[in-house]
Parts: sequence; structure tokens; C-alpha cells
Amino acid sequence: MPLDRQSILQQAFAALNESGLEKLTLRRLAARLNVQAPAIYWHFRNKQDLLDEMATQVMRDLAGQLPALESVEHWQNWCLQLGGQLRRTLLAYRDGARMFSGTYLTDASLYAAMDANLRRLVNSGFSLRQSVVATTSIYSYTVGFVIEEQAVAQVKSAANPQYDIETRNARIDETKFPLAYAAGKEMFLAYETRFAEGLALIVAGMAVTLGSDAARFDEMRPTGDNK
Amino acid sequence: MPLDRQSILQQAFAALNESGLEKLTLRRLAARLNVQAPAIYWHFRNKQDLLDEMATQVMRDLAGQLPALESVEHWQNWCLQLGGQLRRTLLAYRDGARMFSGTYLTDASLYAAMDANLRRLVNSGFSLRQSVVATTSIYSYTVGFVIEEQAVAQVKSAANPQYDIETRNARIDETKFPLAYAAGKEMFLAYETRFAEGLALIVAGMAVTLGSDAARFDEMRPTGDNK
DNA sequence: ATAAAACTTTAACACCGTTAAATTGAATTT
DNA sequence: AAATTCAATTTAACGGTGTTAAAGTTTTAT
Repeated sequence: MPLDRQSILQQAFAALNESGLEKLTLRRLAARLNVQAPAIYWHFRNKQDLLDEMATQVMRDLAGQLPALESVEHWQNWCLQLGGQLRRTLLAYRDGARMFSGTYLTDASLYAAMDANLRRLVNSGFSLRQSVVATTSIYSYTVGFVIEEQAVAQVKSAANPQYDIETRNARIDETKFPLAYAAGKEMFLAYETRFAEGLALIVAGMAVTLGSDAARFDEMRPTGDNK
Repeated sequence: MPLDRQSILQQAFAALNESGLEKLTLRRLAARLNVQAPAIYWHFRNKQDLLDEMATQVMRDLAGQLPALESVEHWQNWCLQLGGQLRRTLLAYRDGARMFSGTYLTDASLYAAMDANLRRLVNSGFSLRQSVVATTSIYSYTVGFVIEEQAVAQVKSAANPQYDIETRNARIDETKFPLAYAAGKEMFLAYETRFAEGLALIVAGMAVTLGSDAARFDEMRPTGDNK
């Protein structure tokens, strides 16, 4: 077994999930492959190249899990699923959001996914510009959200026994900042629903935009007709 | 001039803006202060402590630039200014968004700002939960957006002469993915307006939520009455 | 069998964050 | 004024990092 690109990536993901992004070093990765560190350089130009490929693979994952164009009746549900799947995909790897945000993607399959996203929205009556704004906003929101979510999860699991509401509230003067104090429990619990509610804001805003600019196309079309 | 916390921070910001987050090392920072690296450890527990303090200072910046509670008549404008100021503040430092997203904040003045944000929305008729969702969503969206914005800016300014629409489009098969191809010019130009339009989606969504759940409080109250 | 190409290792470089111990210099106490 | 304490910094070193150059080792093609 001569060590190929794919098996390096596979072990890199395993190492990432076990030890986090900080400890994902070429030497550790090489040891895991029973090989010396410079051997990796024959298969990847440098570490960044490896990270880029990892991020690309994560996004290929996402593209594969998104529903087919025709299978989602309302564009609203399509958007909710886009954000939800992106979040779940990023959460599937330790530091997934940070890794993804630090790289630049090079794979053509990505553009296929983006094209599908845009087409889905254009078919529902959005202009191209509106579609671009909407999909990139969902991306930005989701990546930003998961970065914080995973950062908190990491601090929680560190030596700090339970960094959470208690230690947070210990720092807040309740009498001076009662709302910030009360917000603690909303923020640190139920990431799932808080994410969904924030995403719903974007989708609701899209509906307003669509109503004013493009006069709700969606109901005028039979379902599943693209092109 | 004996080297204090404040002057270290000041030089750290200068170094950050000149060379970026990767090259912000304690040795380089020390050299800039005409001092040896371990001297910094008398003033900061470690590098992360320094970065946390930098992020905190950036957020203090933001809190200071936000308008006073009473000075913004409509909550919509308040939200737009919150997002806009956050973005401008992050953009004011190289890698500002990445630095901010990687740290956890310890300063009490932050909670004052958050409390003000929440109060402004609660006063307009939002529930506490809605207010938390709204403000954190604006944060997530903005941080995610600026991380990508600064990442692209950095690649652009690197050796790559002009990594931009051309090199991007060179990778996209126009005939297969016409929408992704056409989206290029929307994505890489006019970050300013694209950010504003995405933020407007969130704000528009908030209005919908407010209408259905809390039956538009805003018009029922004289302006500037908190408590 | 030989030459070439595909891989891998060894050795080293320059750099990093961090710690321990020795050193300076000024303030404080005696 | 001398001695001592204590704040601030330096020197030296440790273990780790990404990366490169050169030397090896295999495998493949002629």
C-alpha cells in the first residue's frame, strides 16, 4: 500500500476529529501513516494544499447530500435545507467551520452545487442578483454561526469543567445588565433551534423581497418545472 | 519608557495590519518593541491572552461607535447600523474577523453593549428570545461575511497578480454552469452593497416576526422611553 | 540488465510558543 | 549609606512546527 492522496486525506480527517485543527500537524499525520513527514510533500504541495483539499471534500459531501432540484416544492424549504445541511456538514468535523473558512475551494463539483442553488431560486422568481445575495448570505450566516458554536464546544470540553452559563453569568453584573444576563440561557442552550430561527429570518426576508420585486412567481408555476 | 500592556497592544495592532495574523509572532512583536520575546510574558500570560485582549479592544471600539439608544428612531435602522458598524470595525484590522472569531471575550463593557442591543429591540416589541436570535444572527452573518471578504482580499494582494473574476471564471465551465459563471461578477465586486442586501434580508425577516408575534409595538410608544 | 521514473527517508534550516534561571536596576527598608 | 527586596528583562534552552535539499530506495519501462 504505497500511500496515495486519498488515504492521506482520510487519516487527516481522522486526526482532525481526534485532536482538533491545532494539533493536525504533518509530523503527527505522517506518524499515523507510518511514514516520515516529508513523504506527504510528494502528494501535496504543502500543508495549505492539503487543507484546501479537505475543505473541498467537505463541500463535495454537502453537495451530495442536498436534495434534488425538483424534490423540494417550496423555495423556502430549499433554503432551510441548504443552511441546515451546511451546518450539519460543518459540525460533522471538529473545527469544521474554521477549517472551511480558512481555505479556498478549487473543485468544479462545487460550482455544480452553486449552479443548482442559483437555478432553484431563479426558477422561483428571484433575479440572479437576489439569488446570489440569498445563497451567499445563508453561507455567511451558517459559517459564522458554526464557528462560534464549535469554539464554545471546544472550550467546554477543555480543562474548564463546565464553561457555560454559570461562569458566564459570574462575570456579568446582573443588576446593571439584566438583559445580557437573562440572554445567557438563550445563547448557550439549544443551538439547534437558535440556528433555525436565525435562518428563518433570512428566508422570511427573502419572501418580502420576492413579493415586492418579482411578484411571487412560485404559485404561478406547476411544481418541478425547471428551464 | 518601561513597556506596559497598552504599548504592547498598540504595536501588536500595528504589526497585525502590516503583516497579517500569521506573521504576528511574539518574537517579531518583541523586536518591534526593542525587547526580547520573553519580556512580553511579564505583561500577558501567553499569546492567546494577548489575542483575547486585542479582540476585546476591537469590541470596545465597536461599542463606542454604536449610536446612543435613543438616537435611532426605528429598530430597523438600529439593526442595520449594528451590522454595518461591526463590519467596518472588523475591516479596520487585517484579519480582524478571523482574530475576533478565534477568541473569547472577557470584558464587561461588552455586556453593556449587548445589553443595550437587547434593550433596544425589547423596547420595540420583540421578546427577549427574539432579540437574542436577532442580534446573534446579525453577529454570525457579519463575522462570516467579513471572514470571507478579508480572505479574498488577502489572496488578491498576494503574489497572484489578480485572483479575481478572471481566474475564477477560468475554472468554471460556462456552458455547464451558466448561473455560477454569471454570479462571479456579483460575488467579487461590490462587497459593500452585497453585505447591505444580505443584512436587509435579516431585518426584513425580523419585521415579519414582529408583526405576527408581538403586533408592532413600535408605533405605540413615544420614542426614547426605556424601562 | 539498465536506465528512468516514482516514491521515501535522512538531515538540516529557520522559525515558533514557552519555561527556568540568571541578571539588571530601581525602590524600599534598615 | 548600605543592604535588601522586588519588579522587569535577558539569556539560554526545550520541544515543536512547516519546509527544502539531498540521498536513498523501490518500482516501472526499455
